[in-house]
Amino acid sequence: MNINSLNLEIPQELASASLDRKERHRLLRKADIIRAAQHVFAVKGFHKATIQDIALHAQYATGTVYLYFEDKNSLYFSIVEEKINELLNILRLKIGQVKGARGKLEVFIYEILRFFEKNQDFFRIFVQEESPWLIKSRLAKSTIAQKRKDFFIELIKAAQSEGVIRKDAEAGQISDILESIIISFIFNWWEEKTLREKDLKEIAGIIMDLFLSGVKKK
Amino acid sequence: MNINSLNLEIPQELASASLDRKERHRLLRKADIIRAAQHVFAVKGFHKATIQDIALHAQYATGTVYLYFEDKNSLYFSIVEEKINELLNILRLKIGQVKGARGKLEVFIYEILRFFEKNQDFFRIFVQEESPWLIKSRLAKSTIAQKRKDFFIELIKAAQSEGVIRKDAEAGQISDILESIIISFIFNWWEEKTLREKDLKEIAGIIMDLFLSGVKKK
DNA sequence: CATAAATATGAATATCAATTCATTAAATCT
DNA sequence: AGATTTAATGAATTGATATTCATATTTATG
Repeated sequence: MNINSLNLEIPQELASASLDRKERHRLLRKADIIRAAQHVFAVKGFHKATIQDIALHAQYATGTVYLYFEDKNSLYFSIVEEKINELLNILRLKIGQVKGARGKLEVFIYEILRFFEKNQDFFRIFVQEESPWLIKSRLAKSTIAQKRKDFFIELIKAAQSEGVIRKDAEAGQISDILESIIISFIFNWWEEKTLREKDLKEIAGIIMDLFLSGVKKK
Repeated sequence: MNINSLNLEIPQELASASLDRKERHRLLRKADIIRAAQHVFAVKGFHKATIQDIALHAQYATGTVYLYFEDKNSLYFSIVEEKINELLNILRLKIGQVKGARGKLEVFIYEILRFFEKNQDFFRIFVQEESPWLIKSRLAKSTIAQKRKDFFIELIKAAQSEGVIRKDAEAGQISDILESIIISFIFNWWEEKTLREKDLKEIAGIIMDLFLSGVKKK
């Protein structure tokens, strides 16, 4: 081994310039692939999306994807992580500019709506992973899911026409809200001791109250 | 072929009795397999549950499952369909015994809680497929999901201590509720024209109002 | 009890798609 | 320009598991 092989005198600017060029190239490729993956995951869901699919959309060969991402999973996570961070940064910024909890809440809601309007592919990925309302889920396509929804909606509509529930929101949405409140309670009730000890009637009462009267302090 | 092979004179009762016996046997096996499948799907989720797993749990051989169910998918759907129908029947019955929308709503909530308390395996299957709060989802395990949740909870807690939001419910639950209201609105906003035309600020206002004041008619 | 019919078995097969890697092409350097 | 390094390709490999089916076992029948 001679002294040159230790590379003691590589000019700093050149080395970093070439590093930058390489890095820039990497980032461009990654961005291409992420863009394609976002679309394919949004349309097909994680399991039915194939790497070939994604590569084709990005106009690369299958193997190329693996030059930029560890595997399918980490590609998926890159998307989610990047997008959620983006959202959190926006929220932090905008909420920071407002005083008072009420105003912060307003901004919070508004900015989330804005974000998902601009990131519709990501919204689909997000709800596929995270939400009960997905149209394309295994279940949602089935008759039984529709039957359930119809039943719930009918109940809400009856309550609306009896004047118990406000009419300025869709019955379908209201039933989604009720369902999600119930599910969130069942979860907590299993996770935490405090709720596990209360009895069903009491929990049902709390849910009813939250649902009808909201979370505002009285 | 002789005339006997046409089976023209099989006594009716015997034939139907043997059919019944066979049918009873089928139903018992199906029930065994469904019970096992319910458990395995609940613990591992649809994709990671294998037929072998399920067969083993039911104490049958792999192939036996296919004598009673078309394939993995239809086994899965049998469970969901059976259980949702069971729930709907209970709800129909109980709601039918009560007059008035408010009372019906109370019964509705209570019976769903009761049902899921008795069917915890099914609850897991249901939320794996359908809900945002699943602990074991691909996403929930990740740091970014936790980061998001922490951020949301902090906001709610601040609002609670400022007296804007009631303190008698967990901040985590309240943030789940808010999130689900927002997502349900985005969904409808894409599905239907009516909402698509309204602007973001207006939708944000409706969400805020629903969230704070609930669905009760004023 | 012997024979036939119905059930169950689980190893072998089929399928599907993630991942690898030998080869080719492009970019960079001397 | 030729040599060398870096990047891209996509067919072949691997792995995982759903599904089948020839064989064995159990149950019913005469």
